[in-house]
Amino acid sequence: MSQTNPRYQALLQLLRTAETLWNASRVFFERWNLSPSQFNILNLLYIQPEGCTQIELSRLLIMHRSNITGLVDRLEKRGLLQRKDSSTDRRAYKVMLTASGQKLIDKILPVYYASAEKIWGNFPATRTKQLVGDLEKLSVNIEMFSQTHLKEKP
Amino acid sequence: MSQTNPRYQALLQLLRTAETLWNASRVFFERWNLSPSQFNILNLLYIQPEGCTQIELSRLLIMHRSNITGLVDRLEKRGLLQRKDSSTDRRAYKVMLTASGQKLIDKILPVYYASAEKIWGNFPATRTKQLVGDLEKLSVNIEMFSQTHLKEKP
DNA sequence: AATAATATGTTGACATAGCAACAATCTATT
DNA sequence: AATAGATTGTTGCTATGTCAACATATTATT
Repeated sequence: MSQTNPRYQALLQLLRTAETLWNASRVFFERWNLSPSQFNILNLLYIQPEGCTQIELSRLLIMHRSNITGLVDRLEKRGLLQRKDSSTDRRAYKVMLTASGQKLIDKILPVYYASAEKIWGNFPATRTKQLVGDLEKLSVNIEMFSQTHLKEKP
Repeated sequence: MSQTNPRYQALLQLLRTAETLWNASRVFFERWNLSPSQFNILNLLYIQPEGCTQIELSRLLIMHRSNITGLVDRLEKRGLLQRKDSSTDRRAYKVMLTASGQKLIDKILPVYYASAEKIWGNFPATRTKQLVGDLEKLSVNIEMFSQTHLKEKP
């Protein structure tokens, strides 16, 4: 139980690596004038032609709904996506890509995937798979921990 | 080259897991009225009794110096740390914990380490070690990628 | 059908993050 | 020693993120 505790260090390393990746992706998307979060929204809508409500987006992106408002506002102002009234719920919008937004993601994705390949370099595929498995298991553990030790709802 | 590209998926999973962890840590530190970044600053100073300059903090935390100003401001206002003029550089401060700040970290650390243990649960130690190694290697790759493909300074 | 409880999206307040520009200071070069 | 260049910390601007509170609308309960 100290600063050299290996399991604590492992969590720190996870956060550091993710931050490094996030920063790299911030620089990466700059050339299209997008933030990583903006890209994530466009990318989600890309594979969902019928659109998403904002609350769905907030769940997929693990962020508060109020945050989606501003992100969608700015993307809508640039004509990359549009809000359409939901046909089934008059409170909600269906957010969907415009043609311009689709064209942009079409352009970005190949570069994006190629960059992912470059970043992994000569990592063996089995190793990557194992890593993903471990990360998924860890995610589950964290969620469980949060439920048990942090939220403890009545 | 598609949304199911395993190496792209692996990077996404890394970001998702880290975000989950970050969110859990936000809730975790709430009970002491600290943000994760605030805790990180205090925790760094805890093992550096002679103090750090703000630029040092910004490098250790991988964030812009302008961001440190506000974080230190708020922690100083709460009496958890203090700015002292640097004896060697009249531009700089030495930021160091107050007794109150040290006492707070003393109280938090055991809970923090115990939580890290709980989160890993029954993960084999060798697996954790391998994971850390992979994450470190990946970090290096990302940095290299950024240097080669993103920054390309003259 | 009327009421209570929930859910969606917006707003306002705030913390956190980045960057550019600035003053003050330090360092290197000449 | 004088100048030019780099560094430290602050400020102002903006984007991103959280939360609480609100209006509107939906769902569940009675």
